[in-house]
Amino acid sequence: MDLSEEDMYRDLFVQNREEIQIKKEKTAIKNLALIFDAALFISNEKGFSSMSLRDLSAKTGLSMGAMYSYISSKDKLLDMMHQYGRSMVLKVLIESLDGIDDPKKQLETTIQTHLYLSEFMQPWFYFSYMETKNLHKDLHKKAIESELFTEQIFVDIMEKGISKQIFHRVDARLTASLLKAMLQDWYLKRWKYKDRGVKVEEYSDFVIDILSSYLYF
Amino acid sequence: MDLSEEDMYRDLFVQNREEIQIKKEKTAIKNLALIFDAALFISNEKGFSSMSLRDLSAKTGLSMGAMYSYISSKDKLLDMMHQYGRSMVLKVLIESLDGIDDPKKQLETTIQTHLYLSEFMQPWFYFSYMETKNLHKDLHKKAIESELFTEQIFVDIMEKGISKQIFHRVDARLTASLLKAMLQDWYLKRWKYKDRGVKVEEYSDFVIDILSSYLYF
DNA sequence: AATAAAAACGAACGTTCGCTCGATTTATCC
DNA sequence: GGATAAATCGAGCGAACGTTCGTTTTTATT
Repeated sequence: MDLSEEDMYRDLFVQNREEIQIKKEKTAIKNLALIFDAALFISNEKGFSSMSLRDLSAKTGLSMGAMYSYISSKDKLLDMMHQYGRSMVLKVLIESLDGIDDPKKQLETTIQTHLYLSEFMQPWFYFSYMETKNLHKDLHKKAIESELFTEQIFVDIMEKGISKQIFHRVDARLTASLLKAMLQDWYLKRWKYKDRGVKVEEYSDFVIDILSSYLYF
Repeated sequence: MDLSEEDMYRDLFVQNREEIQIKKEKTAIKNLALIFDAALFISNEKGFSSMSLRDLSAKTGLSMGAMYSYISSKDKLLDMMHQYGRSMVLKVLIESLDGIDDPKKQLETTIQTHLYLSEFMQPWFYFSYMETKNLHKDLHKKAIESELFTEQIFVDIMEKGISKQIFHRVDARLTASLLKAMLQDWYLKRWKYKDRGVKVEEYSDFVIDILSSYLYF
């Protein structure tokens, strides 16, 4: 998986060039990363709306004015932060299925990919879950579509498995919903699993265990 | 189940009498309910910290000054809102187990109770989940303890079932964690299930189905 | 070393925030 | 129905907010 952070911030920079007043790519990428990491950290501690731009300025070491060369407003920063992770998540999830035909294998791979991805990008996943309701109409809709799309990937896999008589005849949509809830718990309650020393591999196996006992013949 | 809202607000009033400047119980209960309902509604739309007391004043129809006769500060309101639901949830969950001995029956009853409770008090459950991190140290700790206590109820039931050789030898703690994640999805993604016309009974049966296929012999 | 471009700076602006308090209205009691 | 208590009111306070902009510092080019 190509999860280079630098590539992600380069995309972000190119995509929002009009609103970013910084000219040099190298400078932009360095400080966008600085700002986004700090914003994710503070947002996950006290919520995005409680984070003041002075908090952010202190955490990044940039002045207020400097920050405003990278973001055009606090609202727009929220948008960009959401946008930043979403496209990558979908890309990676779909790519992970490439070349796999067996529904069992597909299901297990997607579960693993989702968990590893949310491990790698945990601050973003947590942020995305908690702050979606604060987005404006269009982006709020996009975020929900994205959530449903992930669910749909699971639905498709399950329905294929059912029609191939590899899985029991279950309600694929409800099953996918609950599966998604289990995957979400991994990044929403990360502190709990960390405290208990549960590793992502163990969690992944466990989710697959529960699901397969319900789904497989 | 005795879920009288009036009783709950009466308890709240008595418990916080020192900080509430209102003398007459009847008046206090009426307006506490008004304030809390409005605060839950606005908080669930835009987050507690984005809710201004002028928003709250507009929604309740009370003036700023009047509101401050019922709450001593915005922070304290947050505390009270959390406190308000927590004790009831624990009480109801424990009471629901009274007189039941069979682990299967206990498990299914607790699942159902939890789901019906989160149906009845959905705004509070959603609020509680989303705003816990904004609590101050002591109450944040209390909230987490409360969350773990609910999980522990499930762990206890499962371990009893395992030792009685009614359930498979599973990791009770992890299983309880995932079960909790499934129960939480019901109130966190309420819009999704509403859109799809999924009723609480159906959801409850489904969760029990999945769990029993994993747990029962 | 001089010049121009780019980036960073931070005080200041208007607005909104949580909160207070003296004035006013409503309810209660003899 | 007059007096006392209880509840409500809303303008006003200082602090903090997001945002701007004239200035200074750093970097790149000649």
